[in-house]
Amino acid sequence: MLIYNTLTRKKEEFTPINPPNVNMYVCGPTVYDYFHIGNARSFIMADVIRKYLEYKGYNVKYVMNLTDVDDKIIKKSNEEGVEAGNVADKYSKAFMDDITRLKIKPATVYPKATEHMDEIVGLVKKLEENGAAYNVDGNVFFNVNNFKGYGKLSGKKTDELEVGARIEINDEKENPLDFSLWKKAKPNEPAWDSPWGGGRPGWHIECSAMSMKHLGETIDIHAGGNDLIFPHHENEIAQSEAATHKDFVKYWMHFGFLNINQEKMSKSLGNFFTAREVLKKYPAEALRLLYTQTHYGGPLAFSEDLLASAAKGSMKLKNAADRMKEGLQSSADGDFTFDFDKFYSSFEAAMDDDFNSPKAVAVVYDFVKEFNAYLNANENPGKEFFNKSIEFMTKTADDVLGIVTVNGNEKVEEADSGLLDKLINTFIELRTEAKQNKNYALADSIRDKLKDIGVVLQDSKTGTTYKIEN
RNA sequence: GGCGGCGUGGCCAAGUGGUCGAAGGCGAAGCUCUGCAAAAGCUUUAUUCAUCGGUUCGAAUCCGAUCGCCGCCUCCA
Repeated sequence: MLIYNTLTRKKEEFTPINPPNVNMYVCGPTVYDYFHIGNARSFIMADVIRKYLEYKGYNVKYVMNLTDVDDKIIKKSNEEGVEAGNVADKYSKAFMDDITRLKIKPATVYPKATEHMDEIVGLVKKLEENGAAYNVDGNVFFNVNNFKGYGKLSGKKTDELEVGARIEINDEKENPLDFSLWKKAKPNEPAWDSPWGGGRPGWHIECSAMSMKHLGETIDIHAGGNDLIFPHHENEIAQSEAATHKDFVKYWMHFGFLNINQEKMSKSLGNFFTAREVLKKYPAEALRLLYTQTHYGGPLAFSEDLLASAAKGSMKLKNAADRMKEGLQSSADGDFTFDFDKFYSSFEAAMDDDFNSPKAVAVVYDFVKEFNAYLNANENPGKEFFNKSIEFMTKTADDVLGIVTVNGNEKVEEADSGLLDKLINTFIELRTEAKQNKNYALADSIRDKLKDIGVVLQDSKTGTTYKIEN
């Protein structure tokens, strides 16, 4: 299996440090607002990667941090006049809700910065003792010049950075590139005790501290958006490796941006849609199909038209899954000759090549096509054929890619004891009678009126079924 | 200025030296089904890979130049 490693800028054979265990860390959200569909791209693609590793039999420990103390949270709490902790709680919960609706499997742990102050302070202390950091009146900075590997991830050279930098002038820093490990508390800011006085962690240090605590000093995979390469991930490497003198991460993976109107979607530009607003109109499967149809590392130009196309594409998969389930119900035992292995190996070959999900998606569609062809050509393929088909769809398209939900209830929910279902079927029966009496005006009227309220009738050889449109 | 990425059919997008006379999705057209539709299924849909040169027996794939687009270097997935 190959993974593109940002550190070496090459595809490398994936060999976990301690197989079959894989330790994976993904930079999570700062919980000060709802996340947008650009952020969702990273979360979804990280989810696909994690799930494929699990598909391959790895035991994945997946950690995603929640940054619950930071400038933006403090700003929001001042604006709204509520405690910073309340802001963080509110959006942490919202994050969990949205993640669930996006069919993202929960992380093994969601560590929070505020719950790891001991580890963070301990790490900063260690860096200070090492001579890798210095304290100026309660602000602790990392000394970039003392870390020889600085720039190895981003390919930046410190001297060039200094020249062209637009870095904020801070007289306390020995070098403009030095970054905060510990920030001295200002009035009305949340603060924690430390050897340097009251304060809070710098932006980068929490990820190092929590990654080490939950996954160890050297981990297999660390992933995040492209924009985190510099300075965030570069700084994480510096502070972690200066403390442990070990490699911090074996494989660095980065996700491409979601662009809209030729620009990166971002909060500051205001050109974003939140995941929750998009989910009101489109199913998670549609968004996941749109994302998995593009390689995770490249840019993706978003538009609603594209999402609408993906929604149609995911329906095709859903129809096939439904056909499989119906086939299973109605068929007897029987023999079949159908090469499932061929599709599994194509799927794996695609995903083994740096998680080539677009190719993997194509394999799923090829499978669906062949499934349909086989079904059209064979009267009774037998239960086992349908079982195996459902299994394929479940393992690949549902469990790994999340572009279809094989066992979702597409009919009316149980909540009303099936009353609505019976009601609609009553109308269908009335229409069928009208058709038998050649009263097409009435039949069409029933069909049109149901459509007006979002119930679409579908005639076929075996009878009439319905679909609820949202 | 430094560093990185991108340019493939109407739209999106894989492919990075021969099996490409280029996957897959959406769209479009035709067919099957139907009382008519819709839905569903089937079939068809790129002599061509931004442009121009070069390397090679052979290039969308390698090299060079040109044009266009995006990102990072400052908070950002």
